[in-house]
This record gives sequence, structure tokens and C-alpha cells, in this order.
Amino acid sequence: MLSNSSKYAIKGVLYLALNSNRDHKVMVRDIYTVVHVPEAYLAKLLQELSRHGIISSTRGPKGGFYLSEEDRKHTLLEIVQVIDGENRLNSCVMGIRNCDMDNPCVLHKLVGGNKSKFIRVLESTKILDLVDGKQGIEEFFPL
Amino acid sequence: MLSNSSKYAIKGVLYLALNSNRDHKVMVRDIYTVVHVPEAYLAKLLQELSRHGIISSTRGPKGGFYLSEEDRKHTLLEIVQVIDGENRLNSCVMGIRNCDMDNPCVLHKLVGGNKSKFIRVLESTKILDLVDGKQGIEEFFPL
DNA sequence: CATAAAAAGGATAAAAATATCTTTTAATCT
DNA sequence: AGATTAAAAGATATTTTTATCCTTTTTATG
Repeated sequence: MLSNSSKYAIKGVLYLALNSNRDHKVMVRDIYTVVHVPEAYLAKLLQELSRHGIISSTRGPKGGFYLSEEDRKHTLLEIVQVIDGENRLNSCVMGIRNCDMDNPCVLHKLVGGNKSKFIRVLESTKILDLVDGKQGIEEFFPL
Repeated sequence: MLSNSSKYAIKGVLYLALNSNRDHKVMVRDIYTVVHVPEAYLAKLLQELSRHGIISSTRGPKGGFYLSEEDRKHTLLEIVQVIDGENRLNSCVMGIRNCDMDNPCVLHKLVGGNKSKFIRVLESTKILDLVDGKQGIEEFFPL
């Protein structure tokens, strides 16, 4: 449903949400040990998100990745779509051909409701929603 | 969430549910064109299910795969567990360490509810439930 | 008993996902 | 300007998943 890559990406972004801003950028090196994702791999994912304007980055000394206030308004779904592509989430849970959310097959009806709900959650959850909750920051870690 | 292999397996079993019984066994050859799964690959999956006693088979002329009345009482979850292993479905949706359904992380709470529901559907749906519905057989195909 | 039909099993191949390594580009700081 | 730092980009490697092929074993039937 979600690839590892997407999960990694979300974790990375969550770290950024908690620990970065325009004046405090963080290097992949600071992130990867905390979120338990291989450094180079995480770098790739963040680069991809950056290219798509989901997160921000600058090169060079004092550079790094960070989230602007605007960035924080992006949804989890946007992250997933950048990393996994548009299709993965929308295709039939059961892999049935010619079957999607609009025209669900019999198996789809069984489980499809849950899935669309899952997507709706991703769609309606902004990055800032994750952090602005009542929970303390600690609750997020270890990721 | 579900591997392709699991989906293939479920489709194959569904075909068996609709088209086989102890007195009418079917060959992989009859199934694979209908459910759009590569012949040899489907054979492997069905063999695996057969070894685990989820479906039945006999060799030789007039042999093939089929579902006994007992077989039909197996759940979709059992199929998935044979094919994907126990772990895949139970691990955290977000891939967070030390997080499972009993001790959900923050991200888990967001989406975890949907997932456990998904699992509960798989768990509570027997093979015969799929076929005994009001829907006509045609509705299941093309798979 | 011979033969053919069909699953079972083993070994290999191809593709996709995951991960690492190396080089390039851009920013900052002497 | 030159040195250094860090992301960006590109190339390569590894692992897992998916798929195929080929041989062996079992079994019904003539």
C-alpha cells in the first residue's frame, strides 16, 4: 500500500517538521540516525521531495533541508505521490483489472472502503497537523 | 500491504471456489488465462496453498486443484499469511520500529484504525462468503 | 504394465525496490 | 579568489519480488 520509500520520506519530513525552519537547516547526516533510514537513501528521497517543492533545501555550508511555513501545508498524500507515483495508491487493492474506486469489483467492495478512508486520511493530514497535535515531541521517536 | 502474490493467490482460489469441487478438479492451465496470472507462477502459489492445506489437489490424469467443502471455510487472511508470511500484515503501517497494533505510534493512530479494519475483513471473510453473496458469478470477472 | 496427465520441486532469470558510491554544482567563509 | 561544505545528480550494487523453465514424482487409465 505504502512503499518503504514513502514511509522513509514521511519520517524524514516529520523530523524536519520538528527540527528545522528557514533559519535552521539540517543535514541528512543529522536526520538519518534518528529516523533509521540509510543516509544516502534518505538523501535521495529528500532531494526528490525538494525538487517537487514539498520541502526546501539549500546547498553549501550552513545549507541543508528544512521546511518553510508554506512547506508545512503540504499533505502526506503529496509526499506519497511524489515518492510512489500517482498510481500505486489508487489502483485496486486486489489488483483487479479495470477496477478502481469509481468502479469497484466485488473484492474491492469488501476492503475498498477501508482503503479510501486511508487515502482520505493521508489527503487531509498536513505536515503541520502531525506536529501541532497535543502529543509531546518525544512521542514521535524513535521512528 | 498485500503482495501481488497474495492477490494472485486469492484470485486463483476464487476461481476454484466458483469452478471446482471434489468431483471436478481444474488444471492451472484452465485458471491462468481467466485470472491473468502467469501459468507457472500461479502453479507455484497454488502448490504452496495446497501444501498448507488451504486448498486441495491431486496429481495425475483427471487431477488438478479444487476446493473441498472444508477448504471453503478458510479465510482470506489464511491465504495471505501462507503467501506473504505472518509478518507483513502486522507490522506498522508506517514502518516504525517497536510499533505494532498493541502499542501504536502517533502515525499509527492516524492510519492504523483503517488497517486493522482491513485485517479484520480478511480475517472474517471465508472463501465461501465471497461466493455465497447475492452477486452473480459474472461480477467476479474479469479478474 | 505402459503411457500420459498433472502437480511438485528445483534451479534460474528478469524486473523492481532498496541501497551505496562517486562526481558535480552551489553556497559560504576566510 | 580559493578552500570548504553540503546538497544534487549520476552511476552502480544489492536484495527482494516476480516470473519462467525444466525435471521429477505421482496417479489414473487403457
